[in-house]
Amino acid sequence: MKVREIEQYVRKFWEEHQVYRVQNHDAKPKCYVLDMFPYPSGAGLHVGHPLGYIASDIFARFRRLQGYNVLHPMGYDSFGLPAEQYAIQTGQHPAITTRNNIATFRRQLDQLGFSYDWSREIRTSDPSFYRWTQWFFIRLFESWYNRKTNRAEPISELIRQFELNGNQQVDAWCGKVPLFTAADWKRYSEKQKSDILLQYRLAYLDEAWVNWCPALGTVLANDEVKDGRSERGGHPVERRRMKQWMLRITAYADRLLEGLKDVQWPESVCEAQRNWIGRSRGCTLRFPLANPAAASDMQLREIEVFTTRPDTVFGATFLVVAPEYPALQSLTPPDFADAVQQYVAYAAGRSERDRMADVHSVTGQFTGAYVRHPFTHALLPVYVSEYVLAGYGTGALMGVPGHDQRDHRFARAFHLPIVSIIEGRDVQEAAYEEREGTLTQSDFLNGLSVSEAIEAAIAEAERRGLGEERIQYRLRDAVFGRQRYWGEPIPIYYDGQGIPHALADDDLPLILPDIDAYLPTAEGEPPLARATDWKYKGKYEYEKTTMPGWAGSSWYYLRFADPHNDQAFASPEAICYWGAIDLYIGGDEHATGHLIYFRFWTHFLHDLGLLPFREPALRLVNQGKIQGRSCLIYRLDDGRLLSARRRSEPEFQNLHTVQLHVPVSLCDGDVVDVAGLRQWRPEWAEATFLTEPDGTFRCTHLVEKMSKSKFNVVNPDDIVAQYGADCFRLYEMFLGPLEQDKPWDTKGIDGCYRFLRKLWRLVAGDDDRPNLSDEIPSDAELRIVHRLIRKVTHDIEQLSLNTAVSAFMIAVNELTELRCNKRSVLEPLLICLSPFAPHVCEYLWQHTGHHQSIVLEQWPAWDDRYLKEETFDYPVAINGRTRFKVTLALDLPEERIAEEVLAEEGLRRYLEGRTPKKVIVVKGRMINVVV
RNA sequence: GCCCUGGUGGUGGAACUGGUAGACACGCAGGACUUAAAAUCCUGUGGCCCGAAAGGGCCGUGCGGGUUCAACUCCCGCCUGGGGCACCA
Repeated sequence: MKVREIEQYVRKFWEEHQVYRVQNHDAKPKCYVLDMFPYPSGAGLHVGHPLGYIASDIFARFRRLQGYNVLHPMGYDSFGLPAEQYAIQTGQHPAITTRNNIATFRRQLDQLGFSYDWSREIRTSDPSFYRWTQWFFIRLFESWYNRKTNRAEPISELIRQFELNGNQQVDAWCGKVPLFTAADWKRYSEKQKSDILLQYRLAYLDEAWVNWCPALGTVLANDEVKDGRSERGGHPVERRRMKQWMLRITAYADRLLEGLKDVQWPESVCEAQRNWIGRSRGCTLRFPLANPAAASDMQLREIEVFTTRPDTVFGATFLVVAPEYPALQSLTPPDFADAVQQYVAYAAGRSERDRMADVHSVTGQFTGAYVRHPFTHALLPVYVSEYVLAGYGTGALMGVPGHDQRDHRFARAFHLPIVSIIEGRDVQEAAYEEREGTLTQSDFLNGLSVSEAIEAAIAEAERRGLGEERIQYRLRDAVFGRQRYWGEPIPIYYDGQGIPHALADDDLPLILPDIDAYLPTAEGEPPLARATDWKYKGKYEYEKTTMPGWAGSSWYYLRFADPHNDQAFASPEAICYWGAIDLYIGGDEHATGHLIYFRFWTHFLHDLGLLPFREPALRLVNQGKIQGRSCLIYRLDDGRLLSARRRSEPEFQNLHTVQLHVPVSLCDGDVVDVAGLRQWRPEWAEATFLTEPDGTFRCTHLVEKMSKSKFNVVNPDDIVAQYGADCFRLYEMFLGPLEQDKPWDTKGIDGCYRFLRKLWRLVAGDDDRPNLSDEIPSDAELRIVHRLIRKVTHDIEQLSLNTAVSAFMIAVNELTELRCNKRSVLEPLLICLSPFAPHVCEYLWQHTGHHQSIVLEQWPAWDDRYLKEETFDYPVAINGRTRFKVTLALDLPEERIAEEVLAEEGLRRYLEGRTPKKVIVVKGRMINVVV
């Protein structure tokens, strides 16, 4: 068996016969199997990448054999930060880096034998692709969300309504807009109209809080900020409000929540999305200022808070507003202005992440203002504190220290009163947050349960005009603009008055212009501001920010249906034929990013009538991560290197040592190649290696993330070169359940290699000349192969691929034992195995007299007739402990089984004179005798 | 703090709706073949104990309880690894 020759031969055969080409029209049922496409990083693939790809490939091949027309494509998420960083450092255009990286990925993917239809490959950074990403953005820009019909509708319809009736009849998911009449609308200037419409558009411009780094001239992500400074360079970062393009995803919050019922996704992902959306019901409450005349702005009359626990309103002893609360300055009396100003400045210097991570310290400042409790009219002080988030609710809350732990901590720190409003609950030490108990000290709520009190409080607040019921979401609208170069240009230009306009569809794609350097300008403008002569119709400024990484990935799955279409993102026929993804495989780190955005875009496109379905992926499976298995050795302070097993020897026990990572490639199990180490690190060329008594030098292991710096990255190329792609595929699947994280250890791969050789010998014999017999197989042989077919069919359906592989091993072991060389047994075996080990199976198929590819064969069916057993070895347990076995006919009725067992000679010695009380018989399973 | 996961031999893991715990593989030990090695094949392999052996006993799925004729599986309470979210009012 010459693995490399076989695999090359087979790949050439597939290529010549174009066996993976897929047509968009077929009488067969369709099946769409997709991997989350990769970002083509410079590092290439490591063994973790292919795990999901192999699983989806097995599934796709399985469905193809079952007679489905299968769409199984691959592409690249090729816009992204790393290529841009590299460009900044080297000046090389990201397009070039990206092209090279893709070539590497392609080469690595090719040698693994995937059944992708490469004619459908896509790249999100390709203008022919991002033209449509821009096209979708324009659709978002030209849409608003109608809450009456509960769907997105064209903005032109909205304008017509404004012209007829103003906005009073309109129920939209929108920003803050004053009511206006048709007459008002007609009077408004173009600029005013544009500003109002932006409040309705699903793609809109608005102020958003960002981490601005003046020194770098750019906006940073939360994880690029450490302790208020930029991770790169350590420059100060401040929270600043900036105009940004945003997407109104919040309009879809409820539909995104409900849609989860219609998909077969892991519960953990659904749960993460529910939490991310964070729907909660409560009400707003207005607290009038006690002395408006004292405030800096005497127009200010009240502070509105949002609460999910209106039942606790009588436990409120103070109010807190966010440092970014818009009316903060207005409500602060002049003599507190300085103190408040100082506190706000302090909070602005703390990143969102800092503020959220620091749970222990409690900070805040009294504003000097007081409000009246809406029901009791008691005076409550108003504080400002960073634990209140500006972006959630109204940016102000009522402090109920008795029943909210955060409020409790704050009250303790500022010596504010803590009262209990739940009967029999002492809250001085800790807040009582459970929603159980009976209300007390609460006026009209006394005697009610928490849930009754919530309803009663909302009703009463509404009756008295103090507040309204409100559904609040944690989900925020998505910031869509990036101060980066390597992304899709946003297809917007600004006219002379600064009014944003979308490009006409015919003007797309708006090509990403070349620039001289990939950095922001000196004025802090995004890199695109460097582009010269880049103007709409030669005179209007284009938008300078680009789209985020998730733009292209939000719809790419649709493009695979019709990747070369230049009239539409895909033809309606292609979209209708392929529909939603039947099986989507990828990492669970995308649970609240990609997976929520691509659902959002899909719902939106459904509203436009572009898609016949609402949910993009029917079934989702998260493959686990493959962890690295690092190898560590010890270094003594004098520079000598110590073999791991000797660490605990008395001589070394108390010495200080450092653990050092050494390359996994230099370790065989825990035996380290010392000569290799000397070469790897020149400073160790002459070092002393303290070896074991047997002369070996050993390492210890640690399971951790696979990364270059830990020297534990295993590259699939090396493994494939040694064992072949089939063996690699089998082994990755054999390693354990697909969904589970697991450490990579090359050691076990020999088992899969041996299995393939056994298979080879079984089919091709020792002399490599397949000579299958047409004899009628024995019952035993038939049972083996039919049991295998049943098991594997079930397992692939469940994606339990590790157990499927072991089923193959068992079958091959048993057939080898029987020296079976019968065609009618081995051919179904080859077909079943071909999704796992496509090269070897194809090769053997060709060499056992077939001219057509095994890919085009039919999945075998099992016949229960061959699986019937006449008798069963019943395990007999005495009081639950298995003692011996009895062979009995399977069709024996239960009473007869009990009789047989009681008559059994072997039973007597376990009874020790006792009489059996009861005999439990589970037919075909086991027998339990109770004494 | 909250949510999601996992904890089974030396290792990766298997066990259907509660019904023979440790399938399959790695590793290890012993043996066969060989001048030798590789490759291949065979045997053994959860722990402790009794026995020369055949065979047998006890304990065992993170810990402690419970339900059941029967628990890796179900219930209650803990411990612990991994991941995610996070002052979300």
